[in-house]
Amino acid sequence: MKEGPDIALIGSLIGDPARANMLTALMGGRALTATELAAHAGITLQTASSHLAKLEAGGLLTQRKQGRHRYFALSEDEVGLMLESIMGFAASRGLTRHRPGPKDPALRKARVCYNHLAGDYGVRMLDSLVAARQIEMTGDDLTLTDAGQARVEALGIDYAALKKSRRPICRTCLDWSERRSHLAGSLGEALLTLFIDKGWAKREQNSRAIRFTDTGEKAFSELFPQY
Amino acid sequence: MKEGPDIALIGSLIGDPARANMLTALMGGRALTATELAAHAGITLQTASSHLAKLEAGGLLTQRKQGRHRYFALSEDEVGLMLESIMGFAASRGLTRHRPGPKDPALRKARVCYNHLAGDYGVRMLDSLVAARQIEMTGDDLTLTDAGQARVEALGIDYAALKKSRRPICRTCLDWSERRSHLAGSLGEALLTLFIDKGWAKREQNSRAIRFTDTGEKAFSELFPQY
DNA sequence: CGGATGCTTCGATTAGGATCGAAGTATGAA
DNA sequence: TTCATACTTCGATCCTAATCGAAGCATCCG
Repeated sequence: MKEGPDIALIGSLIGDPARANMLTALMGGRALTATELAAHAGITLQTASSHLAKLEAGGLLTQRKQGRHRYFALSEDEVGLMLESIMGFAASRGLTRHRPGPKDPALRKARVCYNHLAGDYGVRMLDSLVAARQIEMTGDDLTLTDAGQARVEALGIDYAALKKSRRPICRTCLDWSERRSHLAGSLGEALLTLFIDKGWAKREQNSRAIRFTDTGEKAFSELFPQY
Repeated sequence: MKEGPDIALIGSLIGDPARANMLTALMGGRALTATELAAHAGITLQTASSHLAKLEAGGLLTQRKQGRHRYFALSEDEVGLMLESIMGFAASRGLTRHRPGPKDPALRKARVCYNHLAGDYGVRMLDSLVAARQIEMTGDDLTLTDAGQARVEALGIDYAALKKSRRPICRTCLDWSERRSHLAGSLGEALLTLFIDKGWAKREQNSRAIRFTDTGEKAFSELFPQY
């Protein structure tokens, strides 16, 4: 009688406030240590450790040992996409955990969505790429056109490396603030990395917000014009 | 410090097995009574009533009184989309609640996703519409082209009525079995209704599976050819 | 008006799990 | 080796929330 996947397990993992805080922190894209995550969730290290074990068992997280630190991160793009979709619904219901403060506009303008750019800027970037026929949409699969490939390589992104991986190069991710799609996948990640490497944008400490420098703003507008 | 929407509340609502079973049952698209939902979840009526109140308070469900019955249904398309995205992740992790049985292939072939067609057939339908340039994708917004509008009206769907409503006519919904998008929105709903009204397809009892008749198979293949 | 059905509210019980103190393991530094 | 840091495991406590019996409303039917 029961059919379909088991959503209760996933839901219960996300449903605990401490774990939800950890996951939200990890949506910032940085891998974090158990101690940092415990601080984010406002709990002791012991409790955090037990939560992290559960999240890992559920497939939401992976850990990487590095010296005596253990870095935790979301296990795959899918997890970020799923969380973003839940955030979208929660936001539409007005379920925010903070009184809308000064940080809120910054988040809506540009923020990290796990490993790629989201918010107004993220949406504008994908729109621009599609309008310029550098990315094509069929079904729901985004595909980089030849023009797009050339463009990406001109920006200094190693397209061959992207192609080698089994990860999708382009995929859509629903933006909770804009209610539209932005670009995820390995190309989305590479582009954000590029912006940061070039000094056009900076991640804010302890926040998902991304701050563009003046040069960055200008470069972004030139690269991704709005038609 | 805490920023972004509160996903814990939504997660905890979905995280209870009884509630998850109810939500899954409602993904079948039919509005169900409290008694029916209690049976689906395997709990008493009292318990079900308390769960339903919580789901309604959380904005996931709406109820409609009809005589002495109360019919519950998912409150909006967004809820279905979110649940489908969680199912997608759960399925990719192999978290299914049943041993893959004879029903499984039927579900993958064609099923109801809240109010529209999903599974292989759902994906094929959207692909075909896009290939025939009757639906266009920009950003993530699907838009019905003039050709598409004519086509829809030729099928006997009241396009004007769709347009009047504030609901999006076309939107994408990620398919958990196919990992691709299919057509949701009011047009997606109208098309599924059409198939059923014409006798081309039937909803199975107590299942999300949709069974196409022989005539239906033929008509579907003609209407939505694969290029 | 009964009497039946569908559902909600109340109250008491119970179980699961979140929490943290304390102790244990692993890695690095001095 | 010794100490410190980073984290896990164990054990006990405590609290929330799921559960159901019983009683209370609401609606329909005859």
